[in-house]
Amino acid sequence: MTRRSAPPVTAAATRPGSHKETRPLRRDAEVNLGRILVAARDVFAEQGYDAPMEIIASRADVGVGTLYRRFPTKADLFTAVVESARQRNREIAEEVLAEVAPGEAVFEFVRRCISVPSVWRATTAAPPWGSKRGAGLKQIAPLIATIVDRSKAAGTLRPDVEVTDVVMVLKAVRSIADLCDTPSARPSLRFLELALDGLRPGHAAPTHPPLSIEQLARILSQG
Amino acid sequence: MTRRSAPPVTAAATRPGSHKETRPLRRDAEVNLGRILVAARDVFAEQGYDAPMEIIASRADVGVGTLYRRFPTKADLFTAVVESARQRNREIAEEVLAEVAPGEAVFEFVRRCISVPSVWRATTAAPPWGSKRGAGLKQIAPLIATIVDRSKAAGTLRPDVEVTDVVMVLKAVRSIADLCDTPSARPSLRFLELALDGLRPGHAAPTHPPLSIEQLARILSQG
DNA sequence: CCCAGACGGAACGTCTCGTTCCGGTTATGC
DNA sequence: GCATAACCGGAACGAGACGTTCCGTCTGGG
Repeated sequence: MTRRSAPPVTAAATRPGSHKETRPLRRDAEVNLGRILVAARDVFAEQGYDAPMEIIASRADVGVGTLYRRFPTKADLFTAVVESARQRNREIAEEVLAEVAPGEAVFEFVRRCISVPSVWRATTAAPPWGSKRGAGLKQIAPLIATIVDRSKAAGTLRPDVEVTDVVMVLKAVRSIADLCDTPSARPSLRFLELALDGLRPGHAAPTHPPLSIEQLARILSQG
Repeated sequence: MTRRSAPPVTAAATRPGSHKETRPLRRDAEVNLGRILVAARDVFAEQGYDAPMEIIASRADVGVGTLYRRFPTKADLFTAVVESARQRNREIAEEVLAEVAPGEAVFEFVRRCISVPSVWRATTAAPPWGSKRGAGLKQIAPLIATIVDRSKAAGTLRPDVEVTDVVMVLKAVRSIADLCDTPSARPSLRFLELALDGLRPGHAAPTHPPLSIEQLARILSQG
């Protein structure tokens, strides 16, 4: 613990003139920043917060020194990655809402969340220093709720499943995918089908009550 | 790396006269051995092979020295724990076969595997030094296959699910349970119900092929 | 009462990892 | 072209985590 509280160097890579005339990055530096973000996203998704900085650096074809020039601390890098993943996740929900037929909405939402490993992983990811509890989930929950409602109305989703159930399915499929999938084969797709079938109508109501959003948020933000 | 290859001190705790007149343990020592095994089972189940020996020791109310007097190496302790968990798992399968109606067999098997956290976890556990590939799974697979066949015959299980699908469900539910459950509440039971519903008849056949036992064994024994 | 055998837990050596530092390199404005 | 501010890579440092060892003390059971 030496520095802390240094400017997070937020990914101002969103093109020039971001806020206060911070001289734009040199071109090569900007390219590297992009690579770092991608590498960090993937590595954190694969190994969690414990992933060594050196792995991220080498994956980005960069020295560790370069990482620390952009992000004063590992925590800062992690935060940046998580925030961008959450945003991407919200976009996915909105796209589904806009593009997909109500009856297929939940199912397609889950499929899309799973198709990019890093997104859903990072969205619910929690760093050791237990940031604000469940911020990630609470931001997306309303969107998922809308998707769920539509599919229920369309009669393709069991009326007795809740948003939190969908999130649990997401977590479960993600864990199977992490376990089995390789770049060349994705056995988890079969499990995904089975799990989604469990959400379809035609089964006795579950005997155990659903988790509330708050409960689930608390769980996700600590474990 | 200094010793290695020392006698594993197999849990000869199976009462006196186990093999070659190894003087029986002093009573207090035997009690401690029991506590060590239980603690190690739980701790390894919770944290994986990376769990510090000191945690196991303190959970067993014992000094680390005592651990090393019984098991020359962390690896030896782990091996002993895993082997006993596998055996318990086989017993569960046999009990289900003997006690449960065919129609409920798979479902009850999954429920029982999940009800004791350490068992299924350890059964598919893999130490870093990648022991014999998938030995654990291959031992139980035939038993699960019998259970699956019975339930299919009874018409309560989709004819298109395979043994490997059941194992994946087991893994998935386990991961959710690890995430959510506490001594006082088990939200994963609801997810378990949903997941099992996905295995019931009345759905279109999955479009992706099942994993073979060999493939799954390979996956489990490395990740 | 004695002591082989058991016990606890401090100490040791190793290894991992976050972070720092600095000599060399390169984009960019003049 | 040139000067130079920004960059870059990656060795090195220090802290901490862990497996394992060691040794002084305690105790079950003959």
